[in-house]
Amino acid sequence: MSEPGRRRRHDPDRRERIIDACLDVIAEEGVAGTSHRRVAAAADVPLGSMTYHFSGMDELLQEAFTRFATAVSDEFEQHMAAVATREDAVEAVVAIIADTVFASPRDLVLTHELYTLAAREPAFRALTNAWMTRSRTALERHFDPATARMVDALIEGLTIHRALDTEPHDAQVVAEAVRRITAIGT
Amino acid sequence: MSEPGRRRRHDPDRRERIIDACLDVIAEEGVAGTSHRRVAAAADVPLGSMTYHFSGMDELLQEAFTRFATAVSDEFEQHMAAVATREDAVEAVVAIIADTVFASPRDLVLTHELYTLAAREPAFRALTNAWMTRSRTALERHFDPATARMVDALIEGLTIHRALDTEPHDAQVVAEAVRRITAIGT
DNA sequence: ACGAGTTGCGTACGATTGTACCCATGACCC
DNA sequence: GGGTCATGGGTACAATCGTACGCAACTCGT
Repeated sequence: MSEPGRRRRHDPDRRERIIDACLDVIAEEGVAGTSHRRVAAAADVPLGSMTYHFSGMDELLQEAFTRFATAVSDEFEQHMAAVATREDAVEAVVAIIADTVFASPRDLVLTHELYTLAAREPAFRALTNAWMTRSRTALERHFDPATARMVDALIEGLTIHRALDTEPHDAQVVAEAVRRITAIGT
Repeated sequence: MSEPGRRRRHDPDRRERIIDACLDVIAEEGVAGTSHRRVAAAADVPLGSMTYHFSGMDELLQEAFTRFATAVSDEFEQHMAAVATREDAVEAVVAIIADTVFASPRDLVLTHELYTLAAREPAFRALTNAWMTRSRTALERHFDPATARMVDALIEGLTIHRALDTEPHDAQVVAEAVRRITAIGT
């Protein structure tokens, strides 16, 4: 019985695949358009698997966004950990903004969807708070807390604008802004 | 026939009331939880009025967010129009961030909802682009285009953080950041 | 004052949703 | 190698959705 796509008992990665598929569906259709059926179809699992692996839609979304936030946060920390001087830190921030962390439209959309959820539901707010705290802590290895906060805000704002604007940002301008806000002269 | 809540023929503001109620529902339940029935209940109009006044859900959302974006944009321009010097402009920006434009949780939530929609659907993206262009133009009366862009991004980021953070921002820190990014010495 | 026509609403329908339930299936132990 | 039990999926159901349609009610010209 090895017909492809049939009879797939004892599939230990199924839960993971569902979570991945869920993020894909959210990115394409939005949280509003995300249903058990659509996720099941995307993950190529039967509908029954949804209620078996997850207690409900909330748990699924929670796990999906936890994975997303952790992945983005990891990448952020990794970028910031490699730098030694404050000048390098500025460059790292510019690089993060430019093309590394928030590159794909997929991630941009997912970020927006998560924020919207977080603005209303406390459970998701805790998630974003943890994410933001990690970012800020990484920045505070190189800048004072107040400055770190502002740099974080600038990153956030540029990310938002990138999702909505048509044209990308000018790297030179961004670099200059980061330098100014961190009070590091050109 | 003057029973309260009954027989309300020839109500010319009905359309407006529906739009207002729609924004309320979005703020409370999110775009995902916004339905014809819920909006009708909030506006205290019969369900049939929905399909009569609007061709569909899309038109309703479009009009609601247009109203919202215009209102916020108006307030923004009004704040920036009153200033003469660059120093005043910095103060105006700080004031906008601090407590004027994005004060209520309602507006913060609505902003997120709109952005999420805009990230996926072109019609709503046009709306946010127009909004952002107006803000940027207002800023460009006092700053060069590149700086205006960065100031706008900072406002955006701080707004986002405010929606997600528990504690408000320190006005002093914000003021300092705006001064730095606009290259106006303390 | 009355009839015609526009404005507005009650209701019903087909589609889609989340979730619960029950049985089939495959793994593991003896 | 066969019996048992946990694992997992097919299906059915109640709720809710957007939308269409037909009729009631009110206005206005004559």
